[in-house]
Amino acid sequence: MKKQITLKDIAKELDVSISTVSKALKNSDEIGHDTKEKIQAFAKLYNYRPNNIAISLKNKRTRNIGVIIPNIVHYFFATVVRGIENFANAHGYNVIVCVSDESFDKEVINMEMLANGSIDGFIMSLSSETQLKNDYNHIREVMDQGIPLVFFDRATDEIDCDKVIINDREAAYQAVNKFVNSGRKRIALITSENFLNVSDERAKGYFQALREHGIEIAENLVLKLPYIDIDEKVVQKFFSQNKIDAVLCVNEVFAVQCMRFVQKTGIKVPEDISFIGFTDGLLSKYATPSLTAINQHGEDMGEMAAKMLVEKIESEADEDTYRIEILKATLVERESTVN
Amino acid sequence: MKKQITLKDIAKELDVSISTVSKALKNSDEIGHDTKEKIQAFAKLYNYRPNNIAISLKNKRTRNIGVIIPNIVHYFFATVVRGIENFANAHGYNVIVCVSDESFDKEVINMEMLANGSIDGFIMSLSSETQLKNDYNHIREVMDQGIPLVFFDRATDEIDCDKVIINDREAAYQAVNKFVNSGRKRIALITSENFLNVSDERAKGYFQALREHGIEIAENLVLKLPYIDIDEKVVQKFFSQNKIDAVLCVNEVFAVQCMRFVQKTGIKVPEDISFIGFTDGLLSKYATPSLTAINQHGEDMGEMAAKMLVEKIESEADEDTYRIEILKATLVERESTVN
DNA sequence: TTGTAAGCGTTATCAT
DNA sequence: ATGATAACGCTTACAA
Repeated sequence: MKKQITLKDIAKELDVSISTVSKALKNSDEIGHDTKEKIQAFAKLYNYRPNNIAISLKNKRTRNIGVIIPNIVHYFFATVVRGIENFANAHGYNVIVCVSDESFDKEVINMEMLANGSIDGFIMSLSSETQLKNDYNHIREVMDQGIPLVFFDRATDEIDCDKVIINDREAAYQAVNKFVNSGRKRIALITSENFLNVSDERAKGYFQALREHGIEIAENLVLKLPYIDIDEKVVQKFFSQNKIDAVLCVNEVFAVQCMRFVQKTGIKVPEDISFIGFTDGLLSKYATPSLTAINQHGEDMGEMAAKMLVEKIESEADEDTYRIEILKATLVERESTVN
Repeated sequence: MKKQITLKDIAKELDVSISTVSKALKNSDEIGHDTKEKIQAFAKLYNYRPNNIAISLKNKRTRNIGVIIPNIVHYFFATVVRGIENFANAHGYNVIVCVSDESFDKEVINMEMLANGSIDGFIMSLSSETQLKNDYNHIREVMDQGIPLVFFDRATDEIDCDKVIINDREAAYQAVNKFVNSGRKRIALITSENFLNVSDERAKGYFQALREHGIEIAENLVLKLPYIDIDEKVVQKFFSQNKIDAVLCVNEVFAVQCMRFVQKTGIKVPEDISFIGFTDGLLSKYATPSLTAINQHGEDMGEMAAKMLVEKIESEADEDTYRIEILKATLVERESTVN
């Protein structure tokens, strides 16, 4: 248990003052050549490393970015974190990832934990529970403390701050267009039970496309599913009770599972029913048939968010202007659709 | 930009000393009832929060755990992180996740970054490049500094420290047994190109099972694949040139992709060829046919690792005894195998 | 060229 | 019951 060597230790050992050591290690030209050499050699020999915590306290800057994601097993969030890491590490920042697990309480606790000096700014996507409660006081508190915050994906209009999102509505709209253009008319939407703004946007795009094509909107063609433990029977009943020839799903887990369930009943994908799902992840790629998917460009989104945050952190002026960046989702065509 | 309020601010405002404020907020009974009330009320009103950084500096403890994982998109690592978070947050620790991206350099940089005071201990799984280079000096340095470290999954015998792993060899052995018991004899192994200890262990189990069943070991029944960009042709050639009736894959991505490739050539799974893959993730569950998989219990592993680390951190004595916990993998039977 | 001292926000020890 | 002071490790005016 060799304890970390400090400036003080070096100073004592070499019989100089602490500030001399500090300056020498910074290669300040206030310090004489010989002393500098001596000190640097000694520091290297004993493997001196400045203590981040002390520097943070002094500078009031940690070079840490706090990231709060709703869950970690979804491919999309994983790629966003990777994008954040890319940018952050390249710019000398650490990333502290916390997972809210779709829980309001965990989101609040994590944010409070991090806000007390551990980080210079937040990048986050709201938990479903938070969106359901529509309670954003913890966010406001953090912002009132002057901590910069960037939302990605699941943002809220209630809070004025930097955001980076994709054109969810437009992407859903295009997906439905694709269905219509290939001759499909009985188009279903499978979405999440809980109240996510992104799901809402996607639903809007879905309805808009139907409307513009003069296709009647039928409430019974919209199915809401829970995040976990999807009931096979419910899905199969949905498909047997309604004549459906195309389905838009708000995430790939829904899409891939539903494809499996309907195929079991003898339905052919894409001949009888076409599928398109949001999130172009591993599941989409390896499903049978492979899934035509909407790529949300998570890595780009993460890099963008990190860039926006770092700019805010490093800009001296605390202007009250906020940016909203909208990335374009792209459709990746695979086997689950026809042309 | 309302700056965080400090003890000093409260002291000045209430015209008492800083130490009085500190004690009052800790409910020390050194402080008179009235002053205490007054201070606590004021602190609450102005939403006082102790500064973590200052406390860390004072206590030489950060209550942060550094986690280094090789990548974040693999389901297994995601579940381990979740397990670590579970335990850590429940015990008042933050989790700082860094991703080495299977790169030695990134692993080293991340560890150095975190080791300089940001964290109280490490939980990590080695990058493939590190295992290939077989260079563990960065790990030794960290341990020499007295920072506790726990390996999970991809560990190395070169370093003496706490570890939590699964019985990879045994699990592979059992999987092959299952194949043999269902009448399969031409059993292939699909493993990773790079030199991962876990892959090696799994290969050992594979060979051991074959040997014990008196099945000839054929080098050409072992296929090594790169992590990304698997060449469909290579896989199909492998299956066409060798009569194969069962395959053990060291991860689910390999398994699911290979299943797709062979099915395209008209081969039936599991009738013609059975498949078993390591990692019981979403891919295994939603593949067609669904994949019989070896569950590595990532969440348990993460919790276990966090528990071991926190115990080390909080134990005063720095004994030099290390624990190796071996979790039991379990086989989850699905449609890609027969009985 | 080198050193002194204050300060970042907290806690703990030792006065008063 | 309250306060002064030192300390954690570092940076940086300001002296010398």
